[in-house]
Amino acid sequence: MRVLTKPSFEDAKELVNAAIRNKQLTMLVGSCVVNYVGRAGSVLPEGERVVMLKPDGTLLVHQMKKREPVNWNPPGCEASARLGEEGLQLISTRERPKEKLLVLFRSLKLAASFELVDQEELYLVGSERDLINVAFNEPSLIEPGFKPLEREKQTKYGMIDLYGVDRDGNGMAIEFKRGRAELAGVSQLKRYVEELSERLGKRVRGILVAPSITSSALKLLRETQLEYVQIGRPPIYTFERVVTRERGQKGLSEF
Amino acid sequence: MRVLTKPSFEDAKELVNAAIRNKQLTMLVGSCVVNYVGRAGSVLPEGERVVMLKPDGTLLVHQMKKREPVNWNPPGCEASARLGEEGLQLISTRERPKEKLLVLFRSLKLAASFELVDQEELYLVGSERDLINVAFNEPSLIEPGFKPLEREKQTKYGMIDLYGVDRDGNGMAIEFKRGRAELAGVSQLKRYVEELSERLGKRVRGILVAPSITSSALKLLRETQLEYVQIGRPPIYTFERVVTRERGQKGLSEF
DNA sequence: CAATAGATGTCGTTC
DNA sequence: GAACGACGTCTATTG
Repeated sequence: MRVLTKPSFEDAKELVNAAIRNKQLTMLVGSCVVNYVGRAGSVLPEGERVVMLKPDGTLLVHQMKKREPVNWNPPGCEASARLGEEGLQLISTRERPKEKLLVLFRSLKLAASFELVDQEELYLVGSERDLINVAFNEPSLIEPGFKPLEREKQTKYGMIDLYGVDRDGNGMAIEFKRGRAELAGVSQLKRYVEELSERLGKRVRGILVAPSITSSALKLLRETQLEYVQIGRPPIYTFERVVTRERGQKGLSEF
Repeated sequence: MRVLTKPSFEDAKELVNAAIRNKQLTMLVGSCVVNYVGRAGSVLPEGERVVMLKPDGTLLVHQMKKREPVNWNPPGCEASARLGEEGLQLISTRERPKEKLLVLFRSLKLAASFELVDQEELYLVGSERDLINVAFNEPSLIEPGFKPLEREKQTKYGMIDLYGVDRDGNGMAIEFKRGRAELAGVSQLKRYVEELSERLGKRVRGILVAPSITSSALKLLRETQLEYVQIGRPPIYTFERVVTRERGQKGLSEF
């Protein structure tokens, strides 16, 4: 770990390039201009920001607000630092798509590099996949007599989350949404049902499953003879109990 | 600006809470456990990460890889630091939707806070809006005789990027994509065309405008009697010249 | 590599 | 606040 407060451009340059060589994470804080050309193009005039350069090539420029970086380059890019006439240049590029990002620091408050040890991965519950699992294991939640047959069933125009048959042998194409279903979800379902019913040459019902749905999405759904089934969100509450109790991390009890 | 290397939990707690009071940005680097419950739920076992707390309430937890934070809370959340039995707790919450994020630091490499002065906003070119502008100002790029009439025209099921009429008086609903058009864009256009042609009681052609299109999207488009018009990407190259020449920032000449 | 769809998406805009 | 669509979306997954 190296931490320099109010470093010279020269010292910061050395720190950054050493961090890149050693696969460390770099943080720079200071006043900078940012230019980007690639899939689009942008200019950000001078102001004070936080810049993070990750060993995988990711470069993030953060302002004081918002979750999103104001500028960035994604993983896989190549970065280097050098001295320009006006300050420290941080340049990040990639081919395919060709993109170039330049951060020109006019002054620096902080330059720091860290070696981070982290083997762990996120364990997440409450995704769409979890919702599909619930329905697959308890098909009556969709409808009495529903028999699930195939997940991620391919059609010419995309894949159906869950395919099965109802008690009468009609096909059932089911699209799941983990949050409130919107127009786009209805269009998606419609696309699958049209292709599949034509190809199979039999009636295929289309079911949209979500905890809620917007009113115009419901209207479009009904106009198209599709159906809506309400299923509550995946059991995050169960999960919450797991996090707070079974994992039993002290200090998390109030969480 | 305050920068503490290997701070005590107590000192870090004071730094964080002072930064929150003073609307400063906080950076913490160290080994931590992260738990989240809200729209979904997650557990991230102990590992070394970078945590950024912005004065607008944004909280980001970054690992060594990827552009995306492994955990976060969006703008508008309330955060505070306190001492727990096992270390420094950073807690961020919001109502509506209810979400809670806890970062429990077991050790700290760095705690720092910054006041950042930044009035500037990003100037971006190459968005979909720019592409629509190009077509609006030069309608023959779509088709000889095309007359643009209305932008963001409302339908019952979403809004059309650009509406107009062709030389024969047929309606034209045009959907633009700044990048490669995919199945979803075709479905979107189809949805608009179906609603509008029915409501207006006349033929409405649907045109998808994009620099490129996937093969199955094109197939679906043609099955549905819709049309594809290729228009190259917005003039980023012109922009590039602006950035590098007219702005004339020294140090950017090689950019 | 292309294509497809999910995401704790986030963000702007409009109603 | 709800709804809708763009995003330099990013990311995982599959062919």
